[in-house]
Amino acid sequence: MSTKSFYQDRRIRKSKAALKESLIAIMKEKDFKEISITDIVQTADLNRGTFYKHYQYKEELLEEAIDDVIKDLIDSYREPYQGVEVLIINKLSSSTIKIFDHVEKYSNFYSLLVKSNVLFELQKRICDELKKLVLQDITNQPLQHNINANLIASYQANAIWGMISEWIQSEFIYSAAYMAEQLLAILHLNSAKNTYRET
Amino acid sequence: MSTKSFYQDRRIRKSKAALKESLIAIMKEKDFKEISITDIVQTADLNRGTFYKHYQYKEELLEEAIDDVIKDLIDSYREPYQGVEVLIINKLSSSTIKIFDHVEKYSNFYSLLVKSNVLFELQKRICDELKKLVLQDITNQPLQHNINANLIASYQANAIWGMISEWIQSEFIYSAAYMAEQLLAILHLNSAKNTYRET
DNA sequence: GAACTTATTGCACATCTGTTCAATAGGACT
DNA sequence: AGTCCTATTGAACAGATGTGCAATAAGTTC
Repeated sequence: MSTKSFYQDRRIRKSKAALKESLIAIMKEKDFKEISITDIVQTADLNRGTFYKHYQYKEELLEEAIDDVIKDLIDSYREPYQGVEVLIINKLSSSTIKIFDHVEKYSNFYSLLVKSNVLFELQKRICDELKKLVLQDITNQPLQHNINANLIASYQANAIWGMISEWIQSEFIYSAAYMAEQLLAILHLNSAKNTYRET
Repeated sequence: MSTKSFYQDRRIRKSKAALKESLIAIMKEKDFKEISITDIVQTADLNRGTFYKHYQYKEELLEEAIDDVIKDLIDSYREPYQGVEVLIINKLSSSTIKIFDHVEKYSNFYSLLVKSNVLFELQKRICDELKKLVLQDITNQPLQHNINANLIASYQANAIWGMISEWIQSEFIYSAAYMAEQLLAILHLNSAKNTYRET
């Protein structure tokens, strides 16, 4: 095995990279739905046939650009998980703290997506991934009160995304640390309310 | 004021209704991004110019179709709010119970949107609306612990949407009552965990 | 380096898109 | 009823779209 034969052909890599880069550049000026394939290949200085060789819709191209970001998100979530055996609330918070760091790292890309209306693709995929991760936590620590695992996983995944999306739309006026602090405060607030109610 | 002059011209109403109906019908067979304006006007039996007279993109047409659903959502949320002066957790839960009823009522439409990739528009608008409603609750009842109102509002809005979206993707195998019950259980679970941790 | 493989190119094509225009039909108001 | 107003229509247009194909350039493998 002399060469990197399991990698893609260098021409493909270059073409795809140029297409992604062009799409992202154009998205800074135009709304996604107004961007044409011709726009993309002209900016990338490629033939239109090259685009259609690899993708069918511009949506597919964007998905691929998102893939790298999602990979980093998952890494960020998993990082603080090193054989910790504490309560779920602590796991959740320490994990999500790292996620806020990840979002801050890609804040340009996230802002771009939120501004354009393609947010949905990102949103859906992020929540799906977060849900999977939360589900893994839950299966290790069985649930009380007949809680539906899928529902609580979606609940928590989307709740966190809600804070993230709020943060992005505020143009990142808060620090990642503040975001993490706020998440903890919200969780404790729920506890306080419920405790108050039950006395 | 003899006639309904504040209503739209009957021709416009008919054209728009036909376009919306056609779009929704086509969406049951095709992916949204593959639907052309020509598809829509042919199904609606209208001239292409008529579409462009009222809309610029098919996305706008869909947005308008969503508007009716959003209106009902807001009504559903507000309905159980009749001068109740209880704790936030009770307000939240009784309100969201009505929201589950609303989603069940429009389950066909919701399923359609979730299946197609236009979910984002619905998702964004629903979360925006829920957030506004939660914010109104919060301002009436000042926050402890320096909680950021926008963040907790987005947190809760998206958390609830997470459950809703999970429900839709399960093809509504649960009843609305079960969904409401689950929300309460999740909130109590948070309380239990935190209480346990603080002792 | 030579032989093999395949991505990219440029061109051509039918179809679709978004827009204009004058003509007509339909609705609003007195 | 009649008058005014404007939504809809059909046709026509330049430009964009998605798809082929043979020629060429570039990468891979030995």
